[in-house]
Amino acid sequence: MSDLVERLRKHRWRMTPQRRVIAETLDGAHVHYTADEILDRACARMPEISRATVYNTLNEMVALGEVLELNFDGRSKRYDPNVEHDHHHLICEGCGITKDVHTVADPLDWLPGDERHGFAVTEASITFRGLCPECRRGEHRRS
Amino acid sequence: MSDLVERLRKHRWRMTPQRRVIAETLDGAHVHYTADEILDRACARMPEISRATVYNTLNEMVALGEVLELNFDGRSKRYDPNVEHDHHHLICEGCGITKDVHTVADPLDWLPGDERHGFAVTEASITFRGLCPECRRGEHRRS
DNA sequence: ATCTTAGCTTAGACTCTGTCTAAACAAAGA
DNA sequence: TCTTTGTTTAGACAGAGTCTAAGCTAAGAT
Ligand SMILES: [Mn+2]
Ligand SMILES: [Mn+2]
Ligand SMILES: [Zn+2]
Ligand SMILES: [Zn+2]
Repeated sequence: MSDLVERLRKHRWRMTPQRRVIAETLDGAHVHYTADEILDRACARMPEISRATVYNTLNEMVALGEVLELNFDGRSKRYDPNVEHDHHHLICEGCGITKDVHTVADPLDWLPGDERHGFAVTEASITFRGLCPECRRGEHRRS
Repeated sequence: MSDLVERLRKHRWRMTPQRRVIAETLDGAHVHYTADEILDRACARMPEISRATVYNTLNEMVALGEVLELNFDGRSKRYDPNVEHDHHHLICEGCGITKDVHTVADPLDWLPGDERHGFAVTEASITFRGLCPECRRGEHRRS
């Protein structure tokens, strides 16, 4: 059962069949789907669901603070149900798979006062990049 | 005189008037323009320059490794001539102004082995967010 | 149970950013 | 000069996302 569905219940928000299917798609660890991938998965269970509803619903979940909207590549946004534990991301340059990761300390502490340009700095997010085990194996073969 | 123009000379790359205008636009510290902003600025000096040339030229500069392509918001990409000094970014949530910043140490060191999921991790970039001095003043008035 | 009304869903038009194509153009080298 | 290669251009196209207007549901009032 989706943790996100439970969290959404706590808001004054009508849980329609369409919204439930979308919320249930966004379940599990290391989940970072595009709107289009979510539409595909939702369609598998509810073929008549519309693209507009998927976009509307995702934007509402983001507005409620129950889903994160991520911009890694400048193409499509990705949606992440893991808002409970503050985390960063590790992306494979080969295949694009994206893992949730945690750093040893708060990155806000690594920005010294004289690098803050007078800003009130409230948030820091790190994007790590590299090659996943599968793609490393592929690279090795090629050489 | 643009530092980027000098760096581009070192590559086998024809420096046409159009390319020069674009390169000269990308000069200075904390510069992170969108393609459209670059087109506007280029048009001011060369009204007949085309959108396609701006996009072509920016992509070539990125391919040559002399300009960075950044994706902050999932809308338009931004172009950054500061490739010489490894740096991160601090963005104002109010007005969008984006500063180059430097951390006290390499963020790659903050990702422990048991958080690497078997990846060969090669890069880390941090996006800090907050409010710039101007926008802080505005927020204060509102309250 | 029926009515009313606010909210939800839908198809499709539209916008915005960026890429591609094909033709015209410019410049370097033979 | 001629040829060849690389560059610029307008406009068509594509992908991601938003908006609109109409129809549909469902919660609350009677
Ligand atoms: Mn995540
Ligand atoms: Mn920068
Ligand atoms: Zn991979
Ligand atoms: Zn600001």
